[in-house]
Amino acid sequence: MANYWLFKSEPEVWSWEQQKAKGKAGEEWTGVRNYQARNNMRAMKLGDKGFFYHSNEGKAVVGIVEVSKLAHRDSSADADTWECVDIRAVADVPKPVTLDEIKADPVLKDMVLVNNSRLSVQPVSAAEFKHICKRGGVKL
DNA sequence: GCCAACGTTGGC
DNA sequence: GCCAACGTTGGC
Repeated sequence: MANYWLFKSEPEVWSWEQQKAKGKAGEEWTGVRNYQARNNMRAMKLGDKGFFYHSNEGKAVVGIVEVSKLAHRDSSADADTWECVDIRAVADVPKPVTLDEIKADPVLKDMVLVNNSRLSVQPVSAAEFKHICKRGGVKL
């Protein structure tokens, strides 16, 4: 049973454009130094889908990604403690779904993004995933 | 640029 | 093991 996720990134540090440029090979989602976020990545399976969310600048779901490599040691970390998955871009969100819209949508009021905005890798429910894809005009 | 919320650290 | 202090994140 596939699960859904949300990956948060500041576009100034790592943007959706950069992610897309990596193509099918995908890229390590390095830099996570939070246990909850790490545990979420450990729970991911190959092919799990997720949102690519721009924080600070943009504040919107801008892309769809999928897990292309299971959790492994984060090559940017100096301790074995930290792990990350690889993700690859799958599709654009034609009409990015902004944080404002998410907050205003009763269907999405329980999203982790709304209630614990600081968590950088979050679980998303199947219903939430579907709903945001629909609002964003995403065809998978 | 400010500040609230949260997670982590370290002294006791 | 508690909790105050501190650092970081991210929305505004």
